[in-house]
Amino acid sequence: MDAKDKLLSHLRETIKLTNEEQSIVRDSYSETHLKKKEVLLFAGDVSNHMRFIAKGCLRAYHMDEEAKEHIVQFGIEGWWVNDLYSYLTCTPAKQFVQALEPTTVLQIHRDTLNELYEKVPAIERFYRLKFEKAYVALQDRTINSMSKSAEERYLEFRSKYRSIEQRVPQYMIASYLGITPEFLSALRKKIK
Amino acid sequence: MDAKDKLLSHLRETIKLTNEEQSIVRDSYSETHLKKKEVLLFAGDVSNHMRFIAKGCLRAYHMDEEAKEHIVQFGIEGWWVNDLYSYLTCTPAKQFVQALEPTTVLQIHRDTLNELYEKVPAIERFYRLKFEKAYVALQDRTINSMSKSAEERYLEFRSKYRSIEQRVPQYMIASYLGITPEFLSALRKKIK
DNA sequence: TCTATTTCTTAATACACCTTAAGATTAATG
DNA sequence: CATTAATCTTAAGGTGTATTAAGAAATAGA
Repeated sequence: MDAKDKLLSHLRETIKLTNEEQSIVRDSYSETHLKKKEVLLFAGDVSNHMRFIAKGCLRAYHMDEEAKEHIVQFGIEGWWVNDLYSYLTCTPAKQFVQALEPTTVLQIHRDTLNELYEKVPAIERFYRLKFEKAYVALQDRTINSMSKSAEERYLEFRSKYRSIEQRVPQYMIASYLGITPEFLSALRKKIK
Repeated sequence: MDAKDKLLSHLRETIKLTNEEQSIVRDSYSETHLKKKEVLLFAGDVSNHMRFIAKGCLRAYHMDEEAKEHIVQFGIEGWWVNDLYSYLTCTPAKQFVQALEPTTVLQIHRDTLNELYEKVPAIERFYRLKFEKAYVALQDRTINSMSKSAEERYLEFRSKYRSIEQRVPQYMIASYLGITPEFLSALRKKIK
């Protein structure tokens, strides 16, 4: 199954597409290959594409004034990763998006997507739901990080994203959780 | 200027509306009056309305397992306050929405709004932008709360929301910032 | 205006999490 | 392989923020 097949079967988990629509969709996305550590989106640039991970692993992270990185989101096969803020508002991204493994991404430009909405209305529905879910996930995370201890957040992360925990370095998980790698290491020791 | 005029002039900051459209919009929203402390939305219920504050002040807050309250959002005249999560997905709300002053709210039911989208297309545009902004604000807050100290967050809050700081109790600002009222009090003393 | 309630402050003590520094593992690369 | 680079752990000491308890100040209700 090639990258575009993966995208189509992903879309078809949510919406129905005729054969003709599938081929229009197929032609609307372009495939990009990233090496490990390669950056797909730089903070400061406007994010003009929606991005689907067909294979590999990405992270979105924010860099603060002291040049410290804060991981906002991980993504693996079947996920969408982006600085949605930037994409939706056409303002400079606040986040970087970077490959943590050799990664294959399917991208669609905002203009192409807007045309696609006209040609394949189900796609508009798909993205509306996608944006809603993104909001929900972000809200969960905000509430979570404000009302739970680092230990609770780590245990939740582990049960929710076991597959991610196994393939990204621990210090990045610490960054995602908002703690230092040293403290995560101590937590893990305590939990065992 | 009555509540519905306020709504209309608010909408017209973003979109254009003919006289006929304005009267359709006017008929689609219903006016609710809340006493201080009255709860407009209970966690556990599904939020079925979009809510515009014509006058007064609301807060949206989350209650954790230990019954501690975490304020997610304040709102005053001209703001929209809701548990968007619940509204968008028709799932039980995780947040309460409560009046902090005698408040006038204009509400529109999801079903009515969907009809209104058909009758007045500009309204759909208005809400799409609204949802985008909500996402942006939430993302800013998440990044902020993870990468800044309580003091920095407080100073930012003060410069950004001076009008809100002046009308809500300090312990609620503490809750919004994710700190205890005692610590906020200490911060304020230190800053002066 | 008086009283009750709500809100804010102070201060002592405690804990979660950070910083720094060093060394131990593990993984990547020539 | 050998070497370097990346990642993880340990430990000592420090800081930010919480907790508890009490009282002071402000506000609202009778």
